[in-house]
Amino acid sequence: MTDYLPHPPVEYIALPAVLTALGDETRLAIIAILARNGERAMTCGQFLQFGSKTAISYHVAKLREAGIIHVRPEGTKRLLTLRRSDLESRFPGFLDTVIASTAATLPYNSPDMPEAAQFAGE
Amino acid sequence: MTDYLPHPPVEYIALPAVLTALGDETRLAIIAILARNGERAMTCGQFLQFGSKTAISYHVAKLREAGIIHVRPEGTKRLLTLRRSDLESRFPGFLDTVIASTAATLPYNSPDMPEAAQFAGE
DNA sequence: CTTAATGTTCAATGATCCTTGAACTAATGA
DNA sequence: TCATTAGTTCAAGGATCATTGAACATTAAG
Repeated sequence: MTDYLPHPPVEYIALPAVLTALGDETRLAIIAILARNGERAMTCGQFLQFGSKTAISYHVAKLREAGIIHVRPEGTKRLLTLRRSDLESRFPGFLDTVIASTAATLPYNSPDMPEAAQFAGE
Repeated sequence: MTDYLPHPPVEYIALPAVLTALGDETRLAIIAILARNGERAMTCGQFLQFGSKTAISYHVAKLREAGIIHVRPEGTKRLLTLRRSDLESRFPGFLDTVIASTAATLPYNSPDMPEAAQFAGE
C-alpha cells in the first residue's frame, strides 16, 4: 500500500508551529544540513549522528507535521526534502534567514559536515 | 534599589532559544504589536487582552530571557522594547521576516489592534 | 498614612516535550 | 526462505511548559 504520509497543505502551514518545530537544536541541525544539500533528498539514516533511530524518527515527524519538510517513502527508506518553495511563498525570506543564522550559531555546525551549495543562494 | 533585570548580551542570544520563545501565539502576538509600535515602549498592562497579569509576566520574562525584548522598570511599570538592532546584527533579516509573516497568519491579528508604522520599514 | 496601580513570586496542576528500549513492519538481497 | 536494512510504534520516564489564584512588593497619588 503506497502509504503516503500526511503533510499540511501550504495554506495550513502555521508560523507558531514552524517556529516551535525549529526551536530545537536537533531539528535545526537537520534542516540546516538539508538546506546545505541543495535539492538532493536525504534519508533519516543520514542524521543518526544527532540521535537514535527513534529520536530521529520523532523529530522528522515533527518537521513534517509542521510543514517544513516533505517525506516520501522509497523502498525501506524515507526521502526527506525541505519544502523550500512552500515556505518561501507562505513566509517570504523566513527560511533563508533561519538557515543563514544557523551557520553562525549551531553547535552541530562542525567542520565534518557535508558542504554543499550555499544556502540562501538558490 | 534600581533593580535591573537580567538580559543576555547580544553575543549570547541563541537561535534555538529565540525560535522557541517565538513559537507561542501569545508571545508572537506581543512582539508583533511591539514591532508595529515602532520605537515606542509598551507596558505589560497593554497586553492583558492576551492573558492574566501572571501569564503576561511569564511570557514577558521568556521573551526577555531569550534576548528578544528589553525590559526597563519605570515607576511601577515595565517598559518593553524589541531588541531590534541586537537581533538584526545577530540574525540578519530574521526578525523582519517573522514580523512580516505574523501579519498574514496570526489569529490575534484582529482589526482592533493598534495600527502603527509598518514593520520592516524602519 | 492609606489606597490604588502595576507587576512579581510561589505552589499547584495538567499538558506537552524529548529520550529510551523493546517490539514491530516493510522492503531488499543472498 | 532467511537475514538485513531502514524506519515506526508503543509505553514509560523525567523535564519543561503554560495557566491559575493567592500573596506579595513597589511606586504613585490623594
